[in-house]
Amino acid sequence: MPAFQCATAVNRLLGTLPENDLRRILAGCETVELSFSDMLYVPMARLCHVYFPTSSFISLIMPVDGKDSVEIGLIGDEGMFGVPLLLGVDASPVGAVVRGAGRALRMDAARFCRELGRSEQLERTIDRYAFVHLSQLAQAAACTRFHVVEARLARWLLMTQDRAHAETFHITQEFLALMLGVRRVGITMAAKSLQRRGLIRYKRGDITVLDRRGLKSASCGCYRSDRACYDRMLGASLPGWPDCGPSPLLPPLVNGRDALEPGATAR
Amino acid sequence: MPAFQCATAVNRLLGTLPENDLRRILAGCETVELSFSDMLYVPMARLCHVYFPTSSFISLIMPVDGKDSVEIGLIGDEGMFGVPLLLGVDASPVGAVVRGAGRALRMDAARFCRELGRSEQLERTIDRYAFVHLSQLAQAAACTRFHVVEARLARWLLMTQDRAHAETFHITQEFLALMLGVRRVGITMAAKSLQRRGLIRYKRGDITVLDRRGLKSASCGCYRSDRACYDRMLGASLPGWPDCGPSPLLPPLVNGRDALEPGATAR
DNA sequence: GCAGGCATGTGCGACAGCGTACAGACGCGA
DNA sequence: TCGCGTCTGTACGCTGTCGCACATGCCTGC
Repeated sequence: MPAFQCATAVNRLLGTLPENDLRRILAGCETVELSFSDMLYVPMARLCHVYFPTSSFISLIMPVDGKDSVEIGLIGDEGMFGVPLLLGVDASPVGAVVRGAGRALRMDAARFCRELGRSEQLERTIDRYAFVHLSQLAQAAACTRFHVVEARLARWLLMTQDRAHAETFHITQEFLALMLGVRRVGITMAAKSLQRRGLIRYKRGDITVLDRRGLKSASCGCYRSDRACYDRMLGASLPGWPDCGPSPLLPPLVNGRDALEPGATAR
Repeated sequence: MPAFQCATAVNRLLGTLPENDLRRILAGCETVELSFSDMLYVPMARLCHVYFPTSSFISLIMPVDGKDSVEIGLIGDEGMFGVPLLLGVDASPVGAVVRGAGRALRMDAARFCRELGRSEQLERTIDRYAFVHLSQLAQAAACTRFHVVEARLARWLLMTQDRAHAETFHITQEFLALMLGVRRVGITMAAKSLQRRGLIRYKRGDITVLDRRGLKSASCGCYRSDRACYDRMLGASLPGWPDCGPSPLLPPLVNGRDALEPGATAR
């Protein structure tokens, strides 16, 4: 099988590209092996590379006051790290940490910017992904404000499972606490509750999702919102994306109703 | 004074444009009068217009679970509403509400997209603004998670003052509660505390900032972070932007250090 | 000048999450 | 097999916020 076909199967953002573009872009990438908890990017450092995870996945971490932190995004083979480059900025306020060991395609930032100019389809795809990213940030802001730990944990497990492509993955409660920005003990409680309800099983960091459907109803609506947004922007029927089940999908964008603009009078 | 000079003075994003571009863009805008609490945009509706506030300012509201909501952005004459159009998407997950009555320049969405293609400087400016917007979303996610109401209120007052260009503005506690996503009583307490400390004075919705410096130290670091980000991306020395005082400014982007990439081995 | 509405203030019980400390449980290597 | 480090579970008092109910204060229009 030629190289580009492999890659198509493993990063779905690149999988949307026409063969010509894809071949050229893959030629500009190198495959890197990412290990668990590698720090790929330190906030406000220079953004030298973009990453297209294939079997790995990456967590976006927003630091607060130099002590706390929250995860505000998760990037697997459905996405990429390096969105700010699309806006001509080679930095980001959020850090990137490897949360699932595996491979990723890596491209030099400068080259990525050039490729954006050369492939209209690439730019279009990354534009849409950037929009999804934006929406997820807004969702995260609301979610961390209003939802209790247990629901956020359930959401987090679902998001992770989507990107790990397996029912079982490894993550300690300590690490989870860092992600959700809560105490470790808070995770212990929430996880115990989910386990008692038969939704997950875990043992010293090995978490198994037993009941995906149940986990979905235990999670806050943010999981579905995020998924719905992604699917609307980048196609729901991509292979390997676990079903999200029937969700209160909004109508497609083209049918959106007009904004009300009372009192806005032209002059 | 010709029209374009007026506008330059009143929306600073447009003020960065060369005269040619500016003149053409202003020709495509109409001035609209916005009234307090006008709903400019309903989440996920069709995005028909972009707004460049001049004397008005606009709040971005993220709804949650159909009952709660949080403000995740504030747009005055330093910004614009309609960032997603830059990404080719004519919708947004966040709503827009007028929070300060006044004028704004409004442009048809389709025309705005065309103008983006015609003026490199416009695209560059909006790109940078989009990055600021992105950063503010990330900041908001962290802020709503970790900071107490009083500090968030202080931040909010500073942000509002920056955009109202006055020490006094009108806002009820009820409305404030909606913005911060807390109980009205929570605002009562926080506001009382700020007043007792001599930082503000308020009376039935009329809030006066008495001690800007004190308010800054009462607020969470998010205010300074936001300001620093904006200033770095779009120039600190714009006229009419109240001083933010000495802040722990990060080095300019070009001097950012490289990301650490341990364990990332090419193969 | 009085009624009614709106804005603000107070009180109270409940609860999620915090910080901290410590005790088991498990697994791996000496 | 033992020891040690890591991961998980339990406990306790405390704080910030919630939800609700109700009291007060102020402004406006009749």
